[in-house]
Amino acid sequence: MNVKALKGFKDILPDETPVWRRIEAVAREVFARFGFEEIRVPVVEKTELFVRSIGEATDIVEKEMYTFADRNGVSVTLRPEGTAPVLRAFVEHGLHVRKPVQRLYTIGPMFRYERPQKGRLRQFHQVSAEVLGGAAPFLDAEVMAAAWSILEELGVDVSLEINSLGCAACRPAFRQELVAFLQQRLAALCPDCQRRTATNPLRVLDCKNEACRRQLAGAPSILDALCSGCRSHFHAVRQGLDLLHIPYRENPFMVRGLDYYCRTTFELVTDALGAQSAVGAGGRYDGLLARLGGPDLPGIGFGMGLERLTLLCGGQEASGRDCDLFVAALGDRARSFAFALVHRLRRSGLRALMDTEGKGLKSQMKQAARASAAWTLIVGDNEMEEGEAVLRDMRHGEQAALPLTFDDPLAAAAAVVQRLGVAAEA
RNA sequence: GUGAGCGUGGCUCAGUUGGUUAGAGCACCGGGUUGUGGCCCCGGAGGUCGUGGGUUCGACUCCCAUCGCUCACCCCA
Repeated sequence: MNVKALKGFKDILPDETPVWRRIEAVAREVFARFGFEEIRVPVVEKTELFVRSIGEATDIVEKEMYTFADRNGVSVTLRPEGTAPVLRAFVEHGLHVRKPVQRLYTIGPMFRYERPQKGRLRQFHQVSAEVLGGAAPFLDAEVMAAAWSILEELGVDVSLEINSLGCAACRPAFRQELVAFLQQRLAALCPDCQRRTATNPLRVLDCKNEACRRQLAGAPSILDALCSGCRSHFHAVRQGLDLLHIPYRENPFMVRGLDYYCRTTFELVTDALGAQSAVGAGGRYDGLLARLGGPDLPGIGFGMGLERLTLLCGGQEASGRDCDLFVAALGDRARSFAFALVHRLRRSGLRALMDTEGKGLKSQMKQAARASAAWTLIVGDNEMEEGEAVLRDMRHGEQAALPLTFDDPLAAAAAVVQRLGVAAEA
């Protein structure tokens, strides 16, 4: 039996974890500067939470959820996105009483049962940000600015596309208008778009098929159909982005896969991810909190895909020094001393390593080099008799004697630390 | 769910019209330096050729099935 990871599930190996840590650190730092607080929520929830929030007719709910019955027969689901669990926690703990506007973020795994491909896995990771209680259009711009800052500080090049999906007052009318338009040329559309006309008419606007695109000339635009409230909101969002000097492109064809979005939606896109284009996406979801049984507060948020970010970051991360000092010991007495010394060095803050397998000096030197140790301390019988060890500078290949008290590892560690401190000054 | 491509040591790949002990580079271990790394030289270990069946005197090579991986469609982060 050769057990392997499940399809679409990936191990993140030691070579790759540094990029992940950098991405997460930048995200946390930016969130902190934008006034976001971290929240951590479970990865499993009752299925109905996602059905109610994401929408019954969405692809995610219809065919992509990891849903199963627990031992009591309760239908549970591995979270396919982060917003629903965070809002559930927000409602459950009455967080709205803390302050009028809450800014929350969370980082963790999400699960969607899809065929894996480049930039798409069954378990993937997102940073997910939510702002609850604020309705102002500048807030939309500010949330986009937070996402934008994370990407900017990571040095990845993306572009921001924005759209407005209207609200309960104006979207249904537009949808009808569009469907009517599409049905008049249904025969000329590709099979996919014929199906989309019924399931997701907005998606037809996004079709890459040439014939479809030609048919779509003169199709109604959502931006022309917005009610006055949505129109002025969208105008102010753009104004906000302009004030922050964040470049964006209006994309009236942009469609989101979750039902709960209204008004502002946005995507951070790139062409460096194969067939995938979005690194991050989000939008406003006024009304969702109330639908989940909470107070009727507006909300806006976004998610960013971490493995997609790692692809954009190129994976190459400056590999730092793994080890300050390697202690090479020869002989039983020296090894015992080294064992205690290394422990003391670690307690005083150094990254210290030694060989545990009783290898020869040459092998130990190789280990030191492989760990990219700055220094190697060589301790053998000769040294212990002389009362001084050999301290080798691995970068310059120079070495010198270092007097040590071999019967007192604590004092010896102090002497080593002092010597390295002095050497670092020079 | 649909389609295409690919499965040979840990990794990247060779492998002639089917022919005898399946190779290389990198990585790993050891030696050259009886106690000194990164370079060089020498040696070593490591492979049920994804799996199962079939054709054949003989299969890594041909056929079928199956599993897995990758990319794309769909959709999405």
